[in-house]
Order: sequence, then structure tokens, then C-alpha cells
Amino acid sequence: MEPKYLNEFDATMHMIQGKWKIMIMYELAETDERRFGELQHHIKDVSHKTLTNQLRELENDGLITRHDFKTAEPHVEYRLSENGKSLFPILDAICNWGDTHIDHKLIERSLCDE
Amino acid sequence: MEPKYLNEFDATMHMIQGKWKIMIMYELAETDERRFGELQHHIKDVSHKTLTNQLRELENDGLITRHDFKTAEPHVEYRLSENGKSLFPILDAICNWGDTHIDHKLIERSLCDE
DNA sequence: CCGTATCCCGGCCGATACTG
DNA sequence: CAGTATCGGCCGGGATACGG
Repeated sequence: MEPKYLNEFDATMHMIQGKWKIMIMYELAETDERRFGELQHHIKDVSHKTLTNQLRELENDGLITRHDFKTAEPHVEYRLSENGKSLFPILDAICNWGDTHIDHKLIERSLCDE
Repeated sequence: MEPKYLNEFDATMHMIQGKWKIMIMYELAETDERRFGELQHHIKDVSHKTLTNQLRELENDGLITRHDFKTAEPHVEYRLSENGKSLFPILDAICNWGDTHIDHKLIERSLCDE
């Protein structure tokens, strides 16, 4: 296995950067588990394909788990893993820093102040 | 001024993501101030142009300051701003999370364990 | 010593369409 | 309902060269 990241910062950043990843994780934090369609409905403007990609990456990085019920009508549920949950203090800190240091007019919708 | 970021997380992430930004900031944190050439020398593998870009972005986002001595021989110094310094608890948290949750074999050189 | 311009490549992500 | 494939645009960032 060869080094893939410059340092710990680089490695962690790769796991949380992605346009919708944080919103997916916050959504799962609030509701415990979500089906694919529910995520797509609650996360405004994300495309079908991109949501799939971000979910795959989160899953491959061990931040969420995926449960396929394998029924005739497709039914898949996503949840946060323990690793994923351990990231929340950092995610909250990032949101709060933005809230206090960045002009609110530049921000579409508040995420961390809910 | 129109909204530019999805939320506070998105906004903060834009300010700290960039392949070399964190290394620049850690370098400035250790040495208080650095000239352009010193940064380039201490940050292995960064290209001239890319270092310039990252410094400009950090400056435009108010995380560092730039002082041009305007002498015959060019002489420019970079420092952390107060805003920049206020990010360090978060940067450290990100590094430490990576240190404890990511396989060390994937990481080239430790950054936060110095 | 420091900055800027140009060219180029790879990756993210959106639109769309097709599958079971 | 959930996933996959293809196409295309945009942007970060590396190589290189030139300018003050």
C-alpha cells in the first residue's frame, strides 16, 4: 500500500470534501437512517448521479453504512457509522467558524444553526 | 452581494481547501513570518505558480497578510492574520482526527505530530 | 527575488438516458 | 426505487517560460 495523501490533514480533507457530503451526514445525524429517495428529497438540488457518487465515497471511506434489503421493490437505507459520528465535533467546529467569521450575505442557507 | 456558498461549512471549506494551504499556514505559525522563497524552500514539491496562487487566495480570504518591501531586490513577507490564527484549533482537530482514524501507511509525512 | 501568462491534464459534478 | 453509463463543462494545479 503506497502513500496516497500528503499528510493527515490532506487525508481527512479528502474524506469530507465533496459538495454534498456534509449535508448528507447532517441529514443522517438528525434522522438516524434514510432511504436514498428521502435523502434526494431533503437535500435540495443534488442530482441523482452525484448523490450516488457521494454516498459511495462516504461508504468506501467508512463514514456511513449501506443496507440493501434486496426486496423486489428496491429498498436501501443509509446510516452513520461510528467513524462518521466521531467527525461531528469537527464538522460543527467548521460550521461555527464560518458562522462567526464569514459574511452572512455570502451564505445561502444556514446549516449549523438549526 | 449574492450568496456564493451553500452554507457555513461550504464557505469555510473553500477557505482552507487547496493542496498546500494548510502547510503554508503551519509554516507561518512556526516561524511568525516567511519570505516567498523561504516558503518555497520549506514546502517540498510545491510549484512556483501554485504557491503564488495559494498565497493570493489565503490573502484574499483574510487568513494571511502580505508585506511588500518594494526594494530594488524584491522582498516580500507573509504572516498569519488574526483570522488565520483563529483557525488553528480546527486545523489541529482535523489533523488529529486523521492521525487516529486513518491508516498511517497511506500518509506520506506526518504534519500534526511535530 | 518575486510575479504573471500559457498550455495542458485530471477530477468533480451536472444533465440525460437506460436498466431491473 | 435505486443504480449505472455517457457526455461535457469547469476548475485546481503542474510545467514551462518570460518580465520587472
